[in-house]
Amino acid sequence: MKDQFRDGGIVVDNALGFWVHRVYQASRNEMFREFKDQGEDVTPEQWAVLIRLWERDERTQTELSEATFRDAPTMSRIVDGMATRGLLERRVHPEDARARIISLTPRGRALKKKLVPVVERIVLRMTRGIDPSDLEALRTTLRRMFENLAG
Amino acid sequence: MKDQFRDGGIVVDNALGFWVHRVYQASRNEMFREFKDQGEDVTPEQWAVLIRLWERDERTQTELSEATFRDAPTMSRIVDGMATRGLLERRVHPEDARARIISLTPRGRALKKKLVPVVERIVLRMTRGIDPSDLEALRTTLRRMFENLAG
DNA sequence: TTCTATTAATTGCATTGACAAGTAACTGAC
DNA sequence: GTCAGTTACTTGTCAATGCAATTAATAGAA
Repeated sequence: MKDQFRDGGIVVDNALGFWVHRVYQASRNEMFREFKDQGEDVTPEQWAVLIRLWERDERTQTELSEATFRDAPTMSRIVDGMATRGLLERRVHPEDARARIISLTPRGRALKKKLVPVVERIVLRMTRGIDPSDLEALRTTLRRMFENLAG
Repeated sequence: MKDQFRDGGIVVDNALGFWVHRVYQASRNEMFREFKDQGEDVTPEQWAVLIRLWERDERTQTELSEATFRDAPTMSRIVDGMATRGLLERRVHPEDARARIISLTPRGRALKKKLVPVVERIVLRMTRGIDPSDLEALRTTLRRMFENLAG
């Protein structure tokens, strides 16, 4: 009951939101620090973009925005930072001068081999001792909560 | 499988992290917008501080940092914003001139009646149709993940 | 008592993120 | 073909956050 806050009988700050936030922050910080320990100044948000580009290169910023659930201005600035760090390149779309095609540089591609094991370790550590069925249930419940809000 | 990304057989970007992030973002945005609709420019982070002060007033910033899992600089600036908005006041601790005691203003206290029902509605909407035991399981699993990372 | 180490808070720098507004380019109706 | 409306991206503003560094004040050891 320590983490709850009641008012008139209804759980208000249902610890749920706090736990979601805490896990999000802790895992983000963990990723950031481990990347840095590897000598790579890659943020978790940039990692999310890298994943999409490793799956399929040559996507527009709009595609990346949608795939990573970020809005256009945020994606514009994340891509900016990644271009500055030499992870990707922007070029004008040949058939639509408004759009930019994002493509990985060799350096951006090479990060996959280096960073994937890092994240694997974090995931393993984070889920240690937790039953796989509980993880699946977690995913399912989170998705329902998301759909309840977004729908 | 759409949300997963495999490499050598291990789930790397286990959709887990993405769902946690999505729910966090969606619920945060929902809160922010609803507060704004109520004419109150209170951020979800400020709400987290308000909750602690409603529980017990007159706490130092360090106490608030620990209670809300934010670092000292972040708390300093959140408190700044809340002071500017007239939600709380800062005064020097009578027994430790380094510390500041934070106390709610009448306006900060009054927000409880107004904002608590707003958050109640969001929580109800977000958890609609989800079995209470699943919510409890969610909390438990999230806590374990957090402890795995923090411990 | 004095000097060192610790602690509370603040400020600086950089990134993410929401929202609003603006620019340039494309599309569709006429 | 022209013009209005839409779309892709960028820029500005403000807030949250992590880390490093700084300031002021307290605590502890010699």
